[in-house]
Amino acid sequence: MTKPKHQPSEPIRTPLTPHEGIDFGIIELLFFAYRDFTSDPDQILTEYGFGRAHHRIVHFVNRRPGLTVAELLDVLKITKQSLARVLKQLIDSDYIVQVKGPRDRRQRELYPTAKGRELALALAAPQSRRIARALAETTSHERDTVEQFLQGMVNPELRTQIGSRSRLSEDPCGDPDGNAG
Amino acid sequence: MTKPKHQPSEPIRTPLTPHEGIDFGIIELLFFAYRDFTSDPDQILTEYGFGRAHHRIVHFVNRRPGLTVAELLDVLKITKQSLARVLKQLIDSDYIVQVKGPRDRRQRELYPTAKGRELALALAAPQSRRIARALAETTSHERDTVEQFLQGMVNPELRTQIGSRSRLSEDPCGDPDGNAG
DNA sequence: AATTTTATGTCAGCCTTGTTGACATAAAAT
DNA sequence: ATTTTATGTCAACAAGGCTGACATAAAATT
Repeated sequence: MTKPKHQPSEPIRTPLTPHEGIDFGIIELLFFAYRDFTSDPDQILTEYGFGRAHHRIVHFVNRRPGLTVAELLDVLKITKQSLARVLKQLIDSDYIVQVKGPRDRRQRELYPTAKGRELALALAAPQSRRIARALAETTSHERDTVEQFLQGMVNPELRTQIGSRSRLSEDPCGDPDGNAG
Repeated sequence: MTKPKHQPSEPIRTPLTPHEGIDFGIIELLFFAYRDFTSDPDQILTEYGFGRAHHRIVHFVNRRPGLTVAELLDVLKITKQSLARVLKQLIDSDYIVQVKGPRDRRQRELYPTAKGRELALALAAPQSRRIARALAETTSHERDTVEQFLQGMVNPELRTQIGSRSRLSEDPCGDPDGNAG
């Protein structure tokens, strides 16, 4: 039963608490929050025979229609071979279409189909509900605090990937209050 | 080149913005924040030949020394077979030790060794730095806002898993009954 | 005391999603 | 005409999930 192959070490019995100047509270909260945040769409995805990888692609293609394969790779930080396997399934099953780049015809611009847009919305809905619940009874300043915290967690050189809030969050089309939920 | 097997669908060219009442901004921020948040320890872990699964185990065993295998499974939400593979490596390489439960000798209480504690601290350090940076110039009320948001993201019935802040953040010695979980 | 349930371990095999390396093609750039 | 770039694709591999089946020791129940 897993006998130590070495000299047995003493078990440490004191819990690791923040007195080392380390922020275990938020580290742990991020783990739990993300675990449950992703569990909602994961359940839906299995009904479609898809996984979390499909979700990410569908999400970003819907958020930035026309983005190229290279741009998508850069956002997801995976290899093209990893992407290809999953993207192909989404294209074959008509959730995403490719269009040759108008300026550079080597590029493949990625767009959602109506089906793909529906899926993106269906996956986002429970996540958005969860967020709304977590932000219930929260002032708009407090909401800003949360957004700024999350932005601050992103590598500075990659913050350009976040739709800089002028382009993707404050959005061209509507909802002058920006009150989602 | 991925010819659609169906009738070709029209590409949708409008970006998915929050006017559907869905909070894409924070959904996306959570993805980016978590992606970069986990990248710090991931890099360290490869030096040890470990992965993210090892990290989670080492983290929670250090935070709740003496937790049982069943409790750990419940926190991680994985199967015992998944856990076993990774836990065995940590035990064999002397980062974690098992102790027979004093009350119930079927149970295996998990404790970190000195080596295991060091590893937990090494992995938490860059994450804590990242959090500190994201919270720089933040009032303590704003910090509370962030914590409450993250807690609100967790499934209500699982919030007991969060060290309720009284047990794990403030008071290392409480709960004489050991009624964790 | 005998039986059943529980906590844990373990073997075997499968799936998803990541990786690397190699090579093909068409279009752009030089 | 040649090289570089954007993309696709094949093959093999690894990590870390999963299920199902079975073993054991200890606790709980009858």
